[in-house]
Amino acid sequence: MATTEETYHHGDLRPALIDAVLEIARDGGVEHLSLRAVTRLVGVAPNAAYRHFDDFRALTVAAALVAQDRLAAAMREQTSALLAQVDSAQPAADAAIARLRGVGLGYIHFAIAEPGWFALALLTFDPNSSGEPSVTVDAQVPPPFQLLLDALDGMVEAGALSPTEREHAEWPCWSAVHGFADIATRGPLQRQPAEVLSALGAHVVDRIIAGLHQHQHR
Amino acid sequence: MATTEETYHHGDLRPALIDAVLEIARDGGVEHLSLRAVTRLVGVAPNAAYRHFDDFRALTVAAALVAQDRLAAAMREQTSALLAQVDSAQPAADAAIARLRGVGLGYIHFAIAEPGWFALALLTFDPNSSGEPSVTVDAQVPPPFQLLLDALDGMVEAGALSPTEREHAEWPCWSAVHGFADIATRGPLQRQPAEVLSALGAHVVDRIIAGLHQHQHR
DNA sequence: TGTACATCAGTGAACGCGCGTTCACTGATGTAC
DNA sequence: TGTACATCAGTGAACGCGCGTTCACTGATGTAC
Repeated sequence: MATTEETYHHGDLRPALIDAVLEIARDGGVEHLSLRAVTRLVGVAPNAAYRHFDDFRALTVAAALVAQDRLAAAMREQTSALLAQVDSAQPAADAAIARLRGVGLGYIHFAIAEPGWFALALLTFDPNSSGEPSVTVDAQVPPPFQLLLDALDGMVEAGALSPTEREHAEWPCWSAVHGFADIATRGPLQRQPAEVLSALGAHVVDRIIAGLHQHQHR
Repeated sequence: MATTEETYHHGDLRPALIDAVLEIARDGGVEHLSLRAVTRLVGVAPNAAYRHFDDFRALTVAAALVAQDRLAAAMREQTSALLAQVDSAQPAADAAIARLRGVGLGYIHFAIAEPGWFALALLTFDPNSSGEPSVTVDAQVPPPFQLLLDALDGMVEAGALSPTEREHAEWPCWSAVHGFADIATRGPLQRQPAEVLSALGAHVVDRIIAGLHQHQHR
């Protein structure tokens, strides 16, 4: 594809390797990922990857961050789409709710549409899975989660949620949406058609948003 | 441990293998499971397992079903404990809610207390992960999920939930609880102390139960 | 503008590993007479 | 009660596999003069 085919030097190997990880994860799932499968796909010797990454894990993490960004992008798009349907004459709370719904539905739809990428993005889920102290400040919040936090803050600003209700609200929200994505992706719903999953996902999102308000019982 | 040590025949190998799977999953996580690790732990040749199981997957599934039963048992215990705190003079709805909370909290607490077993139980999550048609009628609902369905039906009987609200209610419930368990177990909350997880988990359960009621907004 | 040479980005072969599974076997068990 | 023998439940060695990583290498690139 590049200008000079068949050169000894690949020329653009680093991004090509990341692309290959994404392609394999997309088609076959994360469990098919391996250094050798990735380099094989690119058409390069296995050890060539070591010019660009410390080890296979580092390559995998680089690709996972790309997948995570795509997830965040999907969430932003969904949010925009829902916000566009809100009339500016409507109360601010309506827009805030649309935004929060967009965050949740975007997450779920991405998982359904791209289960392989979704699973890949989750590899960065565990802050330091190799058990190392992780003194490194990757402490920054992952973009998808930040979108949720912002949407919840927006709910408070719009008066759709009280400051008390806002406290820890990210966990019920993320739990519900993430749990549904997991169930739809790896679990018992995985063979259901996309429309069914989409409808159930919307139901999950609506129920958890409704539940953020503390009312009567108890 | 058995009466005759050092015999050529183990004598009770099948359950011993299942126990070994449970022990490895408990201590090291599902990712440390292998036929060889399991037989090594029992002190038997790797191929000895083939006397009792078709292949490694079958052994793994047998152990996963045990883990699933233990999860269900934990859920039942938690439910009983919460129900015991409900005065019989209180309205039926209170008991129904306590029962539903018990189901959710039991799931979450089991995941926190025994993450390895929880992960093992999830291996039966996917109805037929090897891609086979699975004509076999393992169609019966897994015990933990059945407990949720029953608790939700109990909510309707007690008048704590309308039949309309009951529809598909299992998905928001399971999504929230399962998602939290995943986040607490494999995700960003995994290094948090048990008390924090327990408190957040309770919050998640309460929010999703509250959300089952369809009210005002929209 | 042309050449020398350091640097860079790949190759090729090999390593040691643990895996699931197979094969032909052998020792122990328990039943029939 | 004692022996013959089929059955059962293990052993031991080997298989082929794909893996991540290492080593010494070589061809291509680009800079200095």
